[in-house]
Amino acid sequence: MDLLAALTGPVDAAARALLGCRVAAGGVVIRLTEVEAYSGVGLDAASHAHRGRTPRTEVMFGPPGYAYVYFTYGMHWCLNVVCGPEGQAGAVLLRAGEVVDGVEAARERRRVRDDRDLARGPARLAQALGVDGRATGTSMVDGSGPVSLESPDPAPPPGVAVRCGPRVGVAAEPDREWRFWLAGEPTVSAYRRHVPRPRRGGDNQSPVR
DNA sequence: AGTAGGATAATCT
DNA sequence: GATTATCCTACTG
Repeated sequence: MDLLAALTGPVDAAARALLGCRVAAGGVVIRLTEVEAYSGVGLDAASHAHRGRTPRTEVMFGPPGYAYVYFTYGMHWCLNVVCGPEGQAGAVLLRAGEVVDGVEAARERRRVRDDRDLARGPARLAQALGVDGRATGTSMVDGSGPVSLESPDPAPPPGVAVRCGPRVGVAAEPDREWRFWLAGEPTVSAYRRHVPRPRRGGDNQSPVR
């Protein structure tokens, strides 16, 4: 089946279809082992597009197959593939994968002891690929942009176990099991529950008196 | 092995 | 002004 066709379907199905695919950018090729689905207005409170169109989320309302790269925690970029039919927001976060080509380039961008940590986590993956916000709005499926996405050459053998569970570090909708990964892959990142940060600095949360 | 805290800036309320 | 779809280092057992 066509990859773009799969991306046009429901985001959770699209997410599953993306496992095993190759993402290429900056001379590095990564085989995806872990992804998360985020869906549209109203349905999924964890989606950036949940509250509707904003300058940032505009891309998610466009056609599938385009890159949505957001900046978070003051220092990290995370790469998403826009999914679902045009007009209906949705995206799949590329969380982790195995570097299958361009290991040297990936090592150059990320200083790690173990190669398995090169793209184990969404910000690490984006960094290994050298992807940042400039890729937002470019196509990942027609070869015109800096990032490209392809199905594995021979289709993935059936019987490869796909696991699912709650999304990592997400505050909203902790029970939605929209994180998908390939069982037994060492490059899958560790699960962490969302931890609200204690208020820093001023303690005047509620003024005494 | 597991947890705790800090870094640091865009985005939205 | 609060919040954040993270990562790294340092500390504890």
